[in-house]
Amino acid sequence: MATAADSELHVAAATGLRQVDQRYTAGRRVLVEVLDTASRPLSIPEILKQRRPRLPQSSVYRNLGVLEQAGVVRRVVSTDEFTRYELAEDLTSHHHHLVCSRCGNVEDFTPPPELERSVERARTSMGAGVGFNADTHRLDFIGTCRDCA
Amino acid sequence: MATAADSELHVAAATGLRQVDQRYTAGRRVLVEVLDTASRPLSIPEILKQRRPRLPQSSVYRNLGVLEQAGVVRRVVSTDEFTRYELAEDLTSHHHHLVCSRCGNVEDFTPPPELERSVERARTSMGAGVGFNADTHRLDFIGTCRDCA
DNA sequence: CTTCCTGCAAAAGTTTTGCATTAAC
DNA sequence: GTTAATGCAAAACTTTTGCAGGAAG
Repeated sequence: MATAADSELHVAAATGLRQVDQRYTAGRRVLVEVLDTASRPLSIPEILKQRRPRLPQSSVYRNLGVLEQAGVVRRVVSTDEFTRYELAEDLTSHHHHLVCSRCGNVEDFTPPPELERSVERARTSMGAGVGFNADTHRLDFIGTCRDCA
Repeated sequence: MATAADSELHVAAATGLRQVDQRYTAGRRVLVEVLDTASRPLSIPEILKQRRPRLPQSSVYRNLGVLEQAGVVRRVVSTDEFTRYELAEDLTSHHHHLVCSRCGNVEDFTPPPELERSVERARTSMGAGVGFNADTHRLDFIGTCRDCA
C-alpha cells in the first residue's frame, strides 16, 4: 500500500502488457488497483460494484482477459458460477485458497513451506509418461467459511 | 466393467438418493453409467452428446444437482466456463486432476500417498483461528495436455 | 392413487461481440 | 495522425424454472 510498492506494481503490470503489445490504459490500471486492494479473488459482479459510477461491464470482461494474457492477473475458479480474478503471483506472492462450498467465497491462505515442498516434489517428479506437462499446482481447502458456519 | 461392480455402484447410488428422499429413476441411472464409463470428469455438453437421442438438457441439469445433493456425484471446476461432474469418491476412489490451461480438459490423477499425508496433515492442523472449517482438499496440477502440446 | 420426476419451451443470468467514438502512443 | 481501447447495446451461451403429462412407489 506504500507509494513505492504501488509504483512497482504498476511498472510490473505495464511491462507485462507491453510484452503482449498492449497498452496500460486507465481502465486497466483501475482493475489492477481494485485487485491489489482486495485480500481475496474478486468475482466480476464484485468488481463492477466496487466503483461508482460502475465500471463498464464489457471493458471489465475484455480487460481482465487481456490482463490474464499478459500474466498480470489470474483466473480463479470456485464452487459457484462466477469467475474470479486476483493479481498474478509474480506481482504478489505464492498462496492458496480457502473455498467455501456453500457461498463460493474465496479467501487467500498461505500453507506451511513443508507442504509446498511436498507438492512441488510431486509435480516435478511426475514423468512425461502421463502425457501431461504440469506447470504449476492448485491446492485449495474446501469447507465452510465464517459467514456460512 | 464387471457386472458385480456395476451392481455395487447402483446400490450405492440408490442408497445415497434414498437418504435425501429421492428416487433412483432411469434418467439418473443413465447419468451414473455415463460418468462411470468416463475416466475423467465430463462437462454437461459432453454428457448431452453422449447418447442418441440426446438426453434432455433440463433433466440432466436437474438430476446432476440431485445426485450432487445425494453425494453420488461431485462437481469439478476447471479453467473454462463449463461445469464438470464425476462420480463421488465414496463410489470410486480418492484422486486428483490434471487440468489443461488451454482447453480446460480434465484427466484423473492419483498422486503418491506421501503427498496425500502431507496435505491432510496441513488440513487437520489448520486451526479454527483462521475462521474456516476445512472439510477436504482440492489438489490439481495445471499445465498442457497431450492434445494441446 | 398420490407424489415426484420428466421434458419441452421459455426465462434468467453470465459472458461475448459489433460498432461508432475516444484515448493512447 | 494512426492505431488500438472504450462503452453502449444487443447477441450468444450456459444454466434455471414453469408447467402439463407420465412414471415410481
